[in-house]
Amino acid sequence: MQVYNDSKLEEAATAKLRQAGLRPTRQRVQLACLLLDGRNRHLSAESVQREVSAQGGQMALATIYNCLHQFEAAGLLKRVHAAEDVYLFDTNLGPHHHFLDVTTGELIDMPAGHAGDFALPEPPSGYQADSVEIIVRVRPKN
Amino acid sequence: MQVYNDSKLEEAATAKLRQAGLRPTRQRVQLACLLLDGRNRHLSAESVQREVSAQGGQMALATIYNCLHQFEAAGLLKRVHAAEDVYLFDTNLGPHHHFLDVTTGELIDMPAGHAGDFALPEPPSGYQADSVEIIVRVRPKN
DNA sequence: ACTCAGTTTAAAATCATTCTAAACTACTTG
DNA sequence: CAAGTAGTTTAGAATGATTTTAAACTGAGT
Repeated sequence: MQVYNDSKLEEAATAKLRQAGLRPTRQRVQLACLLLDGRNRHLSAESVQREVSAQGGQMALATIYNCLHQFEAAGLLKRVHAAEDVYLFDTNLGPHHHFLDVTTGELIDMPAGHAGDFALPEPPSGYQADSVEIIVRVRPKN
Repeated sequence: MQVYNDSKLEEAATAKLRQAGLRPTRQRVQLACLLLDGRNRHLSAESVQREVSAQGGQMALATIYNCLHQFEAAGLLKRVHAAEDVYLFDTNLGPHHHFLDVTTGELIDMPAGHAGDFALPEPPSGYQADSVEIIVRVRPKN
């Protein structure tokens, strides 16, 4: 279940890639299996490389950046602003915002509806709103 | 008013620096005159260096980074997230949020009260809210 | 003036990300 | 199913914003 692959998972990943218009190469299938399995996670290129290594694989960092950006462009991932100077790829595609634990840098999904209740601020005249990003910085109580 | 200095401005800048516990060196006074004059602006280290040059001066980029960070630590500036991978120093110290013109990267202050109306989302249990950052991405109509 | 901690500086270092161009591979066509 | 080709992967070089280094300088107290 770690080193040798689950062909069911691979087929699903291949289908997703085809639908997204991405040729299902070995590397893209491997990353799709790892990232697009329904878990909501926040990942950097390096953390993805560590996971690949942990599975006994290896992949160039450039490939990981390429794939993550292609997945993002295809709508399979979102890129979110996690903290000062830190961006992560988010596997949670639904509209949602984040809590940021400023003591650890950990990102926590904000339950939907929690921030969806916000009325959108009126854009300056001549502009139309596009999207909103809300980050609530939090710290552990004592 | 450009190359030779306004001693009134310098005195005010010197006082601000002293209050903030920063020794009023020539460079810090020059930057304080430039940045802490009440205008609400969004600046990068390089844009500050260009302004210094435009006034006929010169200053090492490292010095500008040092000063901007010291001003930030002293509460004379805030650092804001302007766009993907872009941070700027904001001379508007009041609590406020931003519109981001995604076509130009320009940051526009959101009028106070506009976003202040938002109810703060309830932090996860065990956490307390610290601060909130809201960015509304906008684009020109047509 | 003299001293010294704090500051400035040019230049080197860092580090995440992107680029390059050469080797490789999935898919199509004959 | 062999061969072609456009798209992909890769190691290593390049980039660019920011930080560090360590040596020269300077503000402020004595």
